[in-house]
Amino acid sequence: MRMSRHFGHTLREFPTEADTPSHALLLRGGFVDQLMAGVYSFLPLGNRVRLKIERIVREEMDRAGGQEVRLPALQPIELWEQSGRKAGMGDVLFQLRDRKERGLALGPTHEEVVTRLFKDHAQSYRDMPVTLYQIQTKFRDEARPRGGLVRVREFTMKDAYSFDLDDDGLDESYRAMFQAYRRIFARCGVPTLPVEADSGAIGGKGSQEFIFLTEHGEDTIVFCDACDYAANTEKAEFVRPPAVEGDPLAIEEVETPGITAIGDLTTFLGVEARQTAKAVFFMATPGQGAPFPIFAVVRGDLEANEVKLAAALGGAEMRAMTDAEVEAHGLVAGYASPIGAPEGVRVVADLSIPRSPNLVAGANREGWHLRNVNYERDWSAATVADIATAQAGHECARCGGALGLGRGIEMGHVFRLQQVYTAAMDVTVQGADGEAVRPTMGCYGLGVERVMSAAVESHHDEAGIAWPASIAPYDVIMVGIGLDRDEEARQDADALYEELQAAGLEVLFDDRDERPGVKFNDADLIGVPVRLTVSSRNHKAGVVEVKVRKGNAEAETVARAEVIAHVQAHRERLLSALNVDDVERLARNRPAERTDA
RNA sequence: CGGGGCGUAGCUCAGCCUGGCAGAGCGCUGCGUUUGGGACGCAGAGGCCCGCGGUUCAAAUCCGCGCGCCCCGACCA
Repeated sequence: MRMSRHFGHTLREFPTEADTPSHALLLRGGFVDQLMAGVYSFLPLGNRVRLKIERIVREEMDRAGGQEVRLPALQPIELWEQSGRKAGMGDVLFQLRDRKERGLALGPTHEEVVTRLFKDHAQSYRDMPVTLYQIQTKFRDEARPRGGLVRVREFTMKDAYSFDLDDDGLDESYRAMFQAYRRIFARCGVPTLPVEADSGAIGGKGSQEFIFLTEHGEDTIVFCDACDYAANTEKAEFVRPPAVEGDPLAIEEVETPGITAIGDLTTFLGVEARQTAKAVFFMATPGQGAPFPIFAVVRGDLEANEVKLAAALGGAEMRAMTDAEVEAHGLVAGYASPIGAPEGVRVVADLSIPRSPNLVAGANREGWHLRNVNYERDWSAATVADIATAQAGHECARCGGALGLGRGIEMGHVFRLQQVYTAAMDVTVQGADGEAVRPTMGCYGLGVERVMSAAVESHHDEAGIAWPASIAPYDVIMVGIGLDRDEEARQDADALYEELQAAGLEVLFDDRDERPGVKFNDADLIGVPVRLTVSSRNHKAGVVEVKVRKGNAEAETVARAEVIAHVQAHRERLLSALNVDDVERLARNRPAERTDA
């Protein structure tokens, strides 16, 4: 492409709406344009990057045995009612009506559609296992779009779905996808870490997220500094700090006027936070059925984790109780006690509670607490589970190392769905023995634009983007200088432009009538991996200057006849650096971005 | 949905407090000079000052109601 004909301009100043480097650079370089909150147009440069990422995703999906399909974005609402997710998705689901007033939805994901497709076309065990995938636009009416391309309302997602006869088969399909994901992120130059994750509203058991670590991330990740355990904080296991041991003592009431927070309580009574029990109230809404009140109890040195709590209750939707609800359920804010919790309120205790004797807890009476409350002797919970959040400094459950926290963005997520959807939509195939078998599913999502964003986030400098060679909009950029004053040099530049393309390279030729500084700066900003400088001066010397964008090494002077081989050698070297080992090492070795938030 | 910030030229912003001709820099167009890291001169084009209503002789400016965008939180397969 000749830049004089290229659509889209760079901006000299940073647009103010962007607050992350990736968003700012993509806007400034003319890759994307915002149409409204969470909705972007892709200009030619951005679109080329998107297509490159999609190509890598396709290659790896195909290599892993996936078959590409195309599923509709426009879907009948009944499908969502059938799976029971219409309510669970809530306002995130874009809904509309056709001219006949039929309810429709724009697909936020495609489990329902693909399960239906499978049901219509797979009849026996001979049709399995099978993994279907697609690269499609998804629509989600996010409560708050943010972070440029990170959380948007319309985006490109690769989603894959595996169908197996049993869980061993599912494990195999899952592993194949897991490996494909590692290869995809490595090839795209995006350092990601697989972490244990909650499976959330999508359902199923066992899932991992591929996390790109960045301070701008919206997820909190827990890492072990000794072993390779890493998990989303929504899921992370940890060893509770030890309790203050002692034989159970007699309960006593103690007056604590105006003392409702743990911090005040410990000061007032002269005890440690881990010698107290903290009560937090939630309303839980199960997939089917009415909301019910939850009385969650964690030790005072820990924080209750809503997502873990929801998981412990079988995937109910959780929200904090309003003050009115607290009162209506007979709970005394600040002084609630698990002993004699009101009728109908479900008590859920964290693992830390049963093993910690003589805790201070509320007395269910304004202005009073109880000392020496002991689990089992004095009260018990309907459920005891891991419902507390791991914090920096906690002990790793696997190896005893110290846990640290970091921020990250989810690039992809792989789930073992099992039979959640095949059961909801009553899918069976005929087994070898003639009996009906309920297939077990996996699903595997990946955000294309998020990968693009993360690639910029991890490959840029003060001058602009330095794209990984695999997904750069062009392989090489030719900067022409003074060509309009030297006809011979111009003809040679045109010839080189043709030769590079004939050699299979994607070339951007800056033939604009601009000053050299403008062209060099634009080349740095756009971030094409290899830059050639062709000028009157170089032409007379029979050379071309070659500069690699990444690392900003000095330009080399290369004989005109050897330029193409030289460019290809650089390209191959850059591509070979994008392997799983090297890129994952980068992901693991970024202490600067592990914040103890 | 709660809290905060902001809407003026393609971009970055001033003007608003204290009402009186709609501005600057960059970018864009033309001409000339220039030409190896964001040149210079001259001449231009470009605006529903987010929208609606109100106050006023007069509103970008004051008041009210909306809408939009960004950030924090809630939420987030």
